Amino acid sequence: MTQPQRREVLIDTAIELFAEHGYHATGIDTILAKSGVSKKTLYRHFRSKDELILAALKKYDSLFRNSFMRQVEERATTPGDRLLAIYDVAANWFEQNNFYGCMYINAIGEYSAPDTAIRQVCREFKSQMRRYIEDLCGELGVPDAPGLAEELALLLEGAIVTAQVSERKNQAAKVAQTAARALIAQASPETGTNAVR
Amino acid sequence: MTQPQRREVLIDTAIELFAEHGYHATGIDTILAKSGVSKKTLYRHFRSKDELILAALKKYDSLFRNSFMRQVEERATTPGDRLLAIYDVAANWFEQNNFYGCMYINAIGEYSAPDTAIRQVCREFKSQMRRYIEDLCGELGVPDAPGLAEELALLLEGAIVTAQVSERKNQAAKVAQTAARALIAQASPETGTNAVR
DNA sequence: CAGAAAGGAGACAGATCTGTCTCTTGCCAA
DNA sequence: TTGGCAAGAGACAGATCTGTCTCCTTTCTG
Repeated sequence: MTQPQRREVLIDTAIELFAEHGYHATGIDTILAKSGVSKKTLYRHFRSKDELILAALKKYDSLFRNSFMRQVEERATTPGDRLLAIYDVAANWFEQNNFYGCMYINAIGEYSAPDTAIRQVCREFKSQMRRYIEDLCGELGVPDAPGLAEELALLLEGAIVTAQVSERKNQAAKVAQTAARALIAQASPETGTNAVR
Repeated sequence: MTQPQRREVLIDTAIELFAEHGYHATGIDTILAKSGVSKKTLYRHFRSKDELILAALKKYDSLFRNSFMRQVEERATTPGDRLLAIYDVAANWFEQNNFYGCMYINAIGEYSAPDTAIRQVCREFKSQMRRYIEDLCGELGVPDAPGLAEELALLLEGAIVTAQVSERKNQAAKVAQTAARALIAQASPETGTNAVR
């Protein structure tokens, strides 16, 4: 079946180009040239450029989260170690040469209309990431798992943006991990406190 | 003197429109229509659109930082309270109806070419903000002022992005403040630790 | 094998965008 | 008052962008 083939090629190419150059700056023709797909085929699969953007964001959502969680779980086994491993995986991500920040943060920056489908997908992604962190916090058994999760998620977002702006990218992840370790220790009932000192 | 007048009007209008709709999505004609300035005048003052973007980012840099620091210093007097007040000022910022995230984060998302003047200005802004936090940490007398400052700056960045994506904007600032309080306490030699428990 | 669908190549329309140029108006100072 | 200059209005060129349409080739399936 060649039908879904081209569709995926288009979406994959769109993900790459949107991530690097942004959404308004990336023209349809650029995507077509890089993917080797004709314009007619694109508009057979997608009604408009916005629909392609949406499809790219949706596919990248599961791609990224699956890869991210898999790496975290490969690096550590206990909930506490996995929470810290998040920032190691992030550091690894930042150092890749095709790292251009978070696709969703960048998308939000270009599409400010409040109730767009694009913004919906971005919110959904951030919500899923926070939920993953929250689940780990729950397994850790801290009293306020949602509260700690939001703090750790904030650190992750901050590290992503800082890595995107700065040139010393992996430092941001290290800083976030140090802060995360302190926050986890302070949120844990008695046990973790000694480990930090 | 009417000469610098139009220039400032152009820059102010550009700041508004770039902040709301982004850089590629905002056309020259839109800026001209909103500002009431003619195209000829624009190109008398700026060689290109990129130069206008640069001027907007540079003006907003001092505008924002001055306003931000002034608000922090109005709200609190001691270094520790001022560090926490940062997140109150941020909460206030997030709740304004013309809040569209950080202009510099959004700019970085649209201009990925590594050594551009635009990216330079964005890095400069972030660096200045971090330095402000670092100075407060230094006044506080913590052992590792730069380290704590980077953590607190990361929390601020994370709060900005989260507020931009989410609909419950002020929550992000509150979460950041809670985490900041914990990090400050843990970084302080003995004294602050009791205050948290 | 034959018909149908998918796809490639690209012309084309209409809109929009940046940047230049011309013509005219109005202001200010010598 | 008059010359010079900033500024407004807008036509214009050239590029680019989205989306449609036509013509032809390939490929898959019954």
